[in-house]
Amino acid sequence: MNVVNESPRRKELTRLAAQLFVQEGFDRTTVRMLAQEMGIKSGSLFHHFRDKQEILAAVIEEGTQNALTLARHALEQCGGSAEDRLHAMARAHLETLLTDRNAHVVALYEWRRLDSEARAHLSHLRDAYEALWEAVIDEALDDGLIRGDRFLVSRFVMGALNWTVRWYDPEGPRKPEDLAHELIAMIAPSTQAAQAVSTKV
Amino acid sequence: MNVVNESPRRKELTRLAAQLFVQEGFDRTTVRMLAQEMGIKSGSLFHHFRDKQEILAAVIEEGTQNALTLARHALEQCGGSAEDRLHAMARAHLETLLTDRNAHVVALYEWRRLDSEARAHLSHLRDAYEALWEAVIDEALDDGLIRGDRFLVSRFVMGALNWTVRWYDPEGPRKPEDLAHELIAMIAPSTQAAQAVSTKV
DNA sequence: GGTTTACACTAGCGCTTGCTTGGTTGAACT
DNA sequence: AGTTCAACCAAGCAAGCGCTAGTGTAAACC
Repeated sequence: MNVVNESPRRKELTRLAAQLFVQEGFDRTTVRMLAQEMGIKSGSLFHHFRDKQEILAAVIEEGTQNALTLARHALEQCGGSAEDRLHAMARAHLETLLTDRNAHVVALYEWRRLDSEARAHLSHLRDAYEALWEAVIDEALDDGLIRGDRFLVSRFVMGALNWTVRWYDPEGPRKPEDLAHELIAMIAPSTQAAQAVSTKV
Repeated sequence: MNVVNESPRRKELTRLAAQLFVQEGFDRTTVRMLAQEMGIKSGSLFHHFRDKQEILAAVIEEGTQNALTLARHALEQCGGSAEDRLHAMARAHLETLLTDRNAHVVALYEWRRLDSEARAHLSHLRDAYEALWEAVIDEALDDGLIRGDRFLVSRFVMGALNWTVRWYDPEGPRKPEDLAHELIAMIAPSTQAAQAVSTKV
């Protein structure tokens, strides 16, 4: 087995695996299918990954790690107002959902297939990401930008955003930027975003 | 095979199957596990269902059918204002998500495991349900209750609601009624619901 | 020049899978 | 009393599953 977790070959294989997992689902994707997609025989696969589970974990880790990095970066770059920060988070979320789409779909649909060990490790990553969201939502609440229960609002917003993987078409006219704008206009009535929307109608 | 689709025995078996599908996922649930849960042998299962796929279709159909019926009933019962109707839909949605939780979780997670035939049939049911939502959202837009793009708003709302199956705890203090209220307060600023929330804070 | 290392191969083991076959049972109906 | 029929069972087939063992090879390193 490959001891270096971050070999470039392994990264490429992880990317291909993500694609197959989305197409077929984790359970229906056989190691033989994975190997064929990678251009090797099924036995060779276990040189790179200890077992099939580890491939799943690698896919999800990759996606979550990227989301976390992107969100942190977006928060550093954006302005300091609550609206700016909320918008930056929504936009970053949608962008990672788009660029790492396969990995995130796998994370959303196949999370329960992880063994307890991998799940514990990845839960920490996910919690770190959600903590960013809750902090930004807290700011927006303190600022009076939005109203309601902290817990409920953050979950409603995450739900609305994550659901986009089911219907969003990257080829369509709407950009992630636009979606972020519309979402915030929907929940924060007295913003510039909302004014823009209401005058458009 | 059982020709009568609606035999009570079959309904009971469908209910049990839904539970197992949620616990294990469709692919990992074997016909032997299903049979054991039902108290019969695996061979006997195929007296009631043509194949494993048909069990999945039965589970999803049951849940979607109930959701549609409940939503229609809720719309008939409620008042005529846009806010009332929006609230009735949200509440009905959350209630069916709670009472038929297993079936809906299966519908959300295992939809892609349906063969094309079953998918076509069930898509119609689902479209009928979503049409109800879009009509109610149209009314709310016309009424000025909410703002934004019809398509986006309905998808954001459905996302927020469906995401609840991931975190909602029926044993907790929050009732479906409360969630519906909070959601509408979040997206429709000038309602009674929103006033209640803002004075509470 | 010899050893190590990364990556791939072939062959197949042991097990589980969805589903079929042929037959039994007991209650309901004629 | 005879017939029908839904419901169940025991046994097992053919295919596919994840994974292992043992080997080959070309490049990299000492």
